Amino acid sequence: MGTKERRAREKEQLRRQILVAARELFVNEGYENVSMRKIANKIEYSPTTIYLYFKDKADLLDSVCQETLLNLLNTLEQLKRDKRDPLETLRKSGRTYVEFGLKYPQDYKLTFVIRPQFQKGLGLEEGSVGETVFNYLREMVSECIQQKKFCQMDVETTGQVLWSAVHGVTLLLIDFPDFPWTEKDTLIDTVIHTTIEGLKA
Amino acid sequence: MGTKERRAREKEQLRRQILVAARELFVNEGYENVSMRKIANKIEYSPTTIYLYFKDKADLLDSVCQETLLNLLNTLEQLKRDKRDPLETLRKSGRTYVEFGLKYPQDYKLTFVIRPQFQKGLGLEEGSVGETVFNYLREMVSECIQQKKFCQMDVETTGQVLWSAVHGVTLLLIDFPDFPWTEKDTLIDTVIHTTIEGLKA
DNA sequence: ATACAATATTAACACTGTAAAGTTATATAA
DNA sequence: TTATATAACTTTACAGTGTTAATATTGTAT
Repeated sequence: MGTKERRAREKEQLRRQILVAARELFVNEGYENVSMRKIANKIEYSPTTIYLYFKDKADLLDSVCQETLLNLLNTLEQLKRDKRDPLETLRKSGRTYVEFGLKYPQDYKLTFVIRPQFQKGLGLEEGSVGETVFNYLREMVSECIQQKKFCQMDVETTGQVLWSAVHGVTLLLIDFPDFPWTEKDTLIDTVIHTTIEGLKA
Repeated sequence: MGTKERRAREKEQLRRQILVAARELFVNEGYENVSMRKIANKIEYSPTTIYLYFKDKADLLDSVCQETLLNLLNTLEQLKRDKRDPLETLRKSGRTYVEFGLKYPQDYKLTFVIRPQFQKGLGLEEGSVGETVFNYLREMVSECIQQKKFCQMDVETTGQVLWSAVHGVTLLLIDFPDFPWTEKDTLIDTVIHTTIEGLKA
């Protein structure tokens, strides 16, 4: 037979095509400036075809963000961790996180700021990619705590503090590019360094 | 004469009426779900009247955000600062900042996340309210540095690190209300405490 | 009362997201 | 080979959007 499989493959292909087009437009023109018709034009299908693959525009955004989270996760996991020096690993992960956000600023905002506005579910549910990303953070943090690098504090709280710091600096740098920031790399390093130092105390 | 003044007053009154209606709608329904027609309905004028008072929807948003910044500034300035203990003052300011964001989450997002997307100018230009708010932070930080509470670091960088931390935790709490956060107040305090401790090192 | 300026409205344009109905192509069964 | 069913896609349509230009209304000054 196999025709069924081919059809399924073709279907998946178009789904991805839509996703790619949507991401590119969202990123370049901003979510609210992208219409279903623009996406449709780009892939040379009629606007309503998209609705056969995605429930609505928010669902499309959702899928794009899922991908972004997956990219982030992959990027983070490519870091080789040094079991002997969990603090250094944490530092590097922090840098990587912020750099990811700055490399794909629109994707980052889409995922962590715009999406929550349209989609109630936080994308951090059990089994989700978002949860996996956060688990990565949890692991690294507990490693540090186990090795007594940090004050004996709750893993959750510690992780959340770190996330706050990197999330904050990432968004500020994205949203206010014209602000007279300290040299960017210095600022990022200082934020991470400061937070880690603070967690030791 | 005096009629001219009255007219000007009336005009200002309507302007404020529009602003109040817009803020209420923006906050309750989200910027992109509010149409000029909705605002017009609320104040019982025709939609296009708004355009006699504001250039466009983004300008309206802009004015709403200006007000928000002013509110934030007032809230911060109401704190009585203890010259003897600038660290404590800084801590309290941090808490106040985050609490302000959580008390008016939509206003906060509007000002610090949505607005930058629509308005190029960052609202932190010289002489702006935004700049005044940041100056408030600068003052407190340099007080701490002068009294050797912090390591001898750049005032700017130090301020930016602090801003990153409070901005980050504020946004995370707003955007992911269902995430299993550590008890909210604990998290906020820990973020602030950690950052300040880190800045001492 | 009349002319003038300020203020508000109506009508219109080119878009938007999306639901419903209609069309076409393909795969299976007779 | 031809009929039928199904999946894929398009057309049409609706109610709503921000915004402009032209028009109407109002209140004030002469």
